[in-house]
Amino acid sequence: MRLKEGHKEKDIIEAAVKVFAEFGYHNAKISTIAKKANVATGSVYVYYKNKEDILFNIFDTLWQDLFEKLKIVSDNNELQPDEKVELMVDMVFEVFSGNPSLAVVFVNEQNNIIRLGEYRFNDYYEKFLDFAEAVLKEGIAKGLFRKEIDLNVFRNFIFGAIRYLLHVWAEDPKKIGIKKISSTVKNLLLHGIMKHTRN
Amino acid sequence: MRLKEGHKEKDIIEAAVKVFAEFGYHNAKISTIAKKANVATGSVYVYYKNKEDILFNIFDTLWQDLFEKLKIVSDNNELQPDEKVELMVDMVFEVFSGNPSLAVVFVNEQNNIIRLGEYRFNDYYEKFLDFAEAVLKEGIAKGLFRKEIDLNVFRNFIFGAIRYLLHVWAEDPKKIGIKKISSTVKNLLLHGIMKHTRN
Amino acid sequence: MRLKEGHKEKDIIEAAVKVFAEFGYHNAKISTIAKKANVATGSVYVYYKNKEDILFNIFDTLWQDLFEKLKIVSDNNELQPDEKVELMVDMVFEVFSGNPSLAVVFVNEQNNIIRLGEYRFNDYYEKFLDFAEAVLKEGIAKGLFRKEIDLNVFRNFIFGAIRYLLHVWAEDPKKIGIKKISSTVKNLLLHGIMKHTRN
Amino acid sequence: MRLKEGHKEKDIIEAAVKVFAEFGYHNAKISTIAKKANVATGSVYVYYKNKEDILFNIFDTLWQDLFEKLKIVSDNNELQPDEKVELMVDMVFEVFSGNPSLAVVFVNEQNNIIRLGEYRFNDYYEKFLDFAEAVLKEGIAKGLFRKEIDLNVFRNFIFGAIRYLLHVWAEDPKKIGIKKISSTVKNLLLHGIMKHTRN
DNA sequence: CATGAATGAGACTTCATTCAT
DNA sequence: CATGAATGAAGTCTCATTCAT
Repeated sequence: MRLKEGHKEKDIIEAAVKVFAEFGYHNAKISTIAKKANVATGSVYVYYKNKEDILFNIFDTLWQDLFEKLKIVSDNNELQPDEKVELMVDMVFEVFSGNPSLAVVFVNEQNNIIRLGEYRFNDYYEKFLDFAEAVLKEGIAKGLFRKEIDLNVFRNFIFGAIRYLLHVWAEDPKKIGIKKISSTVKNLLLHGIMKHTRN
Repeated sequence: MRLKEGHKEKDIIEAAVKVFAEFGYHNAKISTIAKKANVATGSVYVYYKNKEDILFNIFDTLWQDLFEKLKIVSDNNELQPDEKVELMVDMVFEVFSGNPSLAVVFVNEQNNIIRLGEYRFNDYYEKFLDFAEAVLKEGIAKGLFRKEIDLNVFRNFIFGAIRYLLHVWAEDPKKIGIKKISSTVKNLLLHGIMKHTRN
Repeated sequence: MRLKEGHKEKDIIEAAVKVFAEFGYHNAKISTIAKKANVATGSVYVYYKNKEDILFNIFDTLWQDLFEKLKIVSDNNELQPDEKVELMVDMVFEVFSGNPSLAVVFVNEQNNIIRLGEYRFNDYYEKFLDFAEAVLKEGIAKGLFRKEIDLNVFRNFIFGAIRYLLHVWAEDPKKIGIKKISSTVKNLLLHGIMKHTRN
Repeated sequence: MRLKEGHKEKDIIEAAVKVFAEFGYHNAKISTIAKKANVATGSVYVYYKNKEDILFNIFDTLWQDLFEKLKIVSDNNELQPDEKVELMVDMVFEVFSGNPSLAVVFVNEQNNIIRLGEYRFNDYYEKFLDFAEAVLKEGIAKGLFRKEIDLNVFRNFIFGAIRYLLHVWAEDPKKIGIKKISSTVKNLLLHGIMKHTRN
């Protein structure tokens, strides 16, 4: 029977996301992933070079997806900077909304990714930060955003905030709705918490 | 009688912070920690029950330190909510400012902490979130902060943002000054990025 | 697919019996067992959960073997009690006769078995004692055996005597023949050492 | 204060007997013994060379005690062989009757004793067996005991039976009274289980 | 003598990866 | 390609023993 053929590669990745999310990268066993993917342990190595290769694949897909979505918003000249910020936040949450496990892996395993010495992900990450920076710059140029904001701090600030909220949400998706989270993030980001600007 | 030399316990913790920061909890070897602490491997077990006990100790000290500092600010009735926010942000960065490795461990190993099943740290974390919530509530009550902000999202938003910036800073403390970071955070938090409130 | 070669499980047990007999359970190293079984250390754990699981397996097989053999004798209604006693003694020695190492392990490691907290072996042991008790009872009922004998003491008496002789024999099988041992045991058991009963 | 001085050596041995009995030689920690003896860990090494030296000391005392008692009986020319057998059995049980833990250690750790390569205990053991053999021989010579009995098997038979009953008793001294045990042993030994000799 | 902190060798066990079928 | 048995390197932890005070 060759019906299921061709699904294995995807099955393995999907199983890996779940297993990494549940146990963490280091405590996840290849044999567990294989079992969850309905595949023999050895088969995992037919499709992936080794354990970290699986993790890299997950992140590759993820970042590419993210990158594409953000690029569309960033390149859209008909949008104002503040609208872009809002849309970008939406995009990020959209990527993960259907797959909480993916969010958990994304948030928890970033360190390992870096520690494993795969620098290509730095590029992705930099690109992501660049989007944030570009929007902020544009907003400042257009006199819409406050120019006191340090670009570098800002982009990491927003990355960290969103990343962590994603985690909080993913750990218990029913606890806080993803809509509520993203709208509050957008709100906080644009206006901060002060009712009136101080001076 | 051979007296405890008195510094070994501290030496081990300090070595552990560095080793955990460099390799991550899972890739950190007890023997490496011992070597860095100028102590025999077995001596580690004189002071700590096992590997995770070392991690727990680090977090215990850290959270207690954090908690005390934040409580002082939180309890000070002479401060306005926005001043409290600023001070609290300062406090957090202060805790880590002398010890970047500690910041790295704090940010990277929280997952492990939870996965290792030590729920006492959830309490610490909750307390931290409560401080953030309390300040926001107070600000709203006094008509100083905008009431549209969801308290729960806010507190995790700020926790995530700061946590991540701490990480960015700790990875390369010379790249961005901690002062610049904390002032930008305070700024963003209070006023967001918009120059004028929309209406 | 790489099929189980089929003999490793047995090889490991047999090696373990020899190694346990030579060094004792506590001083027996898994690596030594593996080497003697011509198997990699890790392979031991493919077949057995851990070190004590190997010991349990040895005892399981042993007791089952013993139990079956004794049951046949015990259930045979055509035999007189004294004939049963003789046959049962023969059976016990038969179980070990081809494998002195097994006898050594059986005798020496019973304490560990109990201390390791596997209570299923108590059941086996109890069953064994019950056989002894049943035969004695039957003999008393038929007026063949002396009724002054305490059943409980008797069964442990005979168990201890045989167990120890097994040990003596196993330590140096050429020193005393197993035939001589079992015939003397049967003799002593039935008639004691006195030439004439005292009254 | 020098009141307790001089007790340490004995305290340690007594603690060791209890700890060896409870955990077995290999699982007994020096630190546990020291604690039970109200002595520092290091002090154990003031009185004993090492762990096995403690075990050897226990067995030394034990065997000497046993030897002395049996010698008195053996040398008594006014006793008939059957009376000697009875008295010797009594003697053995007497040695342990006040100290079940000692019996447990004696029974369980004999293997270790031998495995540890201390051959002096073989001598003790041999002497013990010789007593048994001598009595049997004397009985045969006087036409009191049956001459078909193999001397070597006999002496190990009786040693094993008694040793094991000692163990059974020591594990739960209230279950079977030591008096009942020794009288049954003597009875079985002298007359076996048969009511009438077969021919 | 007494102490108990300090040591470090050693063994069990895990699990990513390989490989024979 | 697929399989899962087999491998063996590696790390945590224990504990008898030592030693500085």
